[in-house]
Amino acid sequence: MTRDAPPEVLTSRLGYLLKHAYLRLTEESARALAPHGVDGRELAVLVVLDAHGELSQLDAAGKLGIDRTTMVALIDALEGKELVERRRSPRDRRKNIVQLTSTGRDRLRDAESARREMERDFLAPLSRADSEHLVRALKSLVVNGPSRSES
Amino acid sequence: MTRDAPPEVLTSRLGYLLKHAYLRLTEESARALAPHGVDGRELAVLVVLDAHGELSQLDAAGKLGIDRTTMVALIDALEGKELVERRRSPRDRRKNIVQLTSTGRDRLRDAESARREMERDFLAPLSRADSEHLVRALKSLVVNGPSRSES
DNA sequence: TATTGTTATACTCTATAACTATA
DNA sequence: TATAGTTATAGAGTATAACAATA
Repeated sequence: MTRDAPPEVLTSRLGYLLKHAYLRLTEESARALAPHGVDGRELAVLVVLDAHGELSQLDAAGKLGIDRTTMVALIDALEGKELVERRRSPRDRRKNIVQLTSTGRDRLRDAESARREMERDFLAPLSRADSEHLVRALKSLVVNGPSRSES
Repeated sequence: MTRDAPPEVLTSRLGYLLKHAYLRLTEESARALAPHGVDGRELAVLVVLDAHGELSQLDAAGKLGIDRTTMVALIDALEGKELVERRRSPRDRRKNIVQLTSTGRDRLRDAESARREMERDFLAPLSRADSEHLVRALKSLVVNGPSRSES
């Protein structure tokens, strides 16, 4: 792709910076997680399931901020790898209860470890204090940002 | 989409934070730029052309970090709105020289003003110092990050 | 009637491969 | 032979609409 060093007119733009920081992290994440057979989105699903014990597909989608139709294929993939199990809820038979298998728990532990190491490397150009500052700033933008809790 | 508040297990992950900060800024950007008839990528092209006077499509693509095949449609769109002009380079007739029209310069000024205001609003949850800190941190990740100047 | 999961479909963004004209 | 622009195409990732089962 013959990538130049990005010019100052771009690197002073928040949109450019967020996009390219995101793209670069996505690459590193893919590289780090590949040996564990999951991608970043799948790992996020595992994390949410681990935190909540079990969830319906819709509830999991809500936590992750993705559409329920997107969740179907995600769970299909994770179930295919035997990292999660689906079963019909006996209380409300419209719902699928999704939970980690024991293989899923092991995989989660290993993949999370790889992710943490990848994040450390990614943040290596920054001091420890600057890294923490960055994460805190992003968190307040994402959590308290414009127009939360709509639609 | 019935979006819950994101749980702590996600908001402590750099990947989640960068992705959602990026997505949210993209939305705000679209909203802010819509009245000016350009999107964020198109505006970035105008900015790069303004900074360099004129560029070949390939050189512009290099500055922006996008593929030359992607650039074609981008320039098509901008040319259709009469914001840029293409002409064959007399020195190397394989190249298209792309430059801003005077309409393009005016549009650039107005859209940039809207973008700056949007960024201010987006960063409003942060103090002035934290905002500057954030931009500086992102810049060093994007510019000095892992595996620069490859491919 | 409304909700959950599902499927079919479409849209956006992007890249790869192959063509053309030029060098 | 290599490069710049173009076109066709394909692959992610995501969403909307419509349907079946269930409430």
